[in-house]
Amino acid sequence: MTDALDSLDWSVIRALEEDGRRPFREIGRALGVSEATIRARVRRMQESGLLRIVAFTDPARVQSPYQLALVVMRVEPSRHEAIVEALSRHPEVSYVSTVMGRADILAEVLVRDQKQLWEIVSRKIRVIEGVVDAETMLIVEVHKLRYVLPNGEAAES
Amino acid sequence: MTDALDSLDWSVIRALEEDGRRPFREIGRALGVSEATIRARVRRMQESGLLRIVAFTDPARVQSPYQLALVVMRVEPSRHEAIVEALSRHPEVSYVSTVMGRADILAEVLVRDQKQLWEIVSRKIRVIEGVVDAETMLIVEVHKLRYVLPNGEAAES
DNA sequence: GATGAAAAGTGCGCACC
DNA sequence: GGTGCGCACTTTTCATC
Repeated sequence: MTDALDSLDWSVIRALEEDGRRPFREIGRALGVSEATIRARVRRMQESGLLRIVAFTDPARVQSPYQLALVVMRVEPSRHEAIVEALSRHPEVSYVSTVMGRADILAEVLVRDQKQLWEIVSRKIRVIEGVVDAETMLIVEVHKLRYVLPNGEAAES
Repeated sequence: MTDALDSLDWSVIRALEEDGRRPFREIGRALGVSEATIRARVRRMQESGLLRIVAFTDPARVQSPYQLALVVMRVEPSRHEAIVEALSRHPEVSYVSTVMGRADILAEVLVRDQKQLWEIVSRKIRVIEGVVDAETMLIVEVHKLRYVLPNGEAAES
C-alpha cells in the first residue's frame, strides 16, 4: 500500500505543508500541471492515509491552564495490546506508542490541571490490569515540535 | 494575547479539525453565520498563532524505512537552555521539551535507520556540554496521536 | 465585528487522450 | 494517469450597518 511518491507528490505536500488551504489551481500553476492533477494527487494521498490536511491549535494559547505529562510504562507482555487499547480509549490520553528500552509503552496525557492528572494516572492508567510500573514526567514546556518530515521543509512552532 | 475564544471560535476550530479545507461558506451555513464571519475568525486565530491549517504526512507511509526514538536526558541545570537550543537546531530532532521528574529534557529523533540514530545520539546529542545522561528508547509503533485539544473532538490517526 | 452583493477565482465532474 | 472544459460554488473585496 505504500505507493512510491514521485517528485510531483512531494512538491504538492510541501506546498500544503506551508498552507493547507492553498488553492489546487495555484499549486498546479506553480508546478506546471493542471488543477485536476493536483486534486487527484491530493485525493489519492488523503485516501491512503498518507496525507492529512487539518487544523490544530496551540495548547498554550487555547487552554489555560493546562497540563501535559508523559507516562513511561512497564507492562506485562501478554497484556501489551490490551493496555494500548485501554489507554487509547481515554480522551485525555493524546499519544500512545510501543517502545523498546527502559519502557514498554509511552503515553502522553493532556489535562486541565494536576488534580486531573493524578486522577487519570492513578485511577485510570495504573489500575489497568498488567501495568507493572508507570512513572510520570510533567512536561513543563515544549520547545520544538515538527509535524512533518525531514524530506520537506518543516513546519514548526 | 490570549484572546478568549467564544463558542463560535470553538465550533470553527472543530470543523477545521476534521477537514482543514472545508469551505468557510459551508461552515458558516452549518453554524448559522455568514461566510465572511468565519473567514474573519479564522484569519484572526491564524495570525495570532493560535490556529494552524497545514498538511502533514504519516512517517510510516512516506519514509521507509524510518526510525523514531525518544531520548530521555539528564542535564546540568545551568546548561539547560543551551542544550535545548542545541537539540532544536538539529533537523533530525523532531521534538524537544523540558520536563520534571526522572528526566530534565525529552527529545524525539526521526532518522532513516538505526545507524543514523546511533550517530545522532552518540555523536550529536550525548556530546553536548552539560548532558549528564541520555537514555534512548526505540519507538516501535505509534498507536494514537492527537494533534488537537480535549475541548474539541480529536483528530486521530 | 458582522453582513450581503458583485466580481474573480476555485472545486468538481466528465469526456477524452 | 493526465488534461481541458463547463458550471456551480466559494473566496475576496468592499460598502454598509
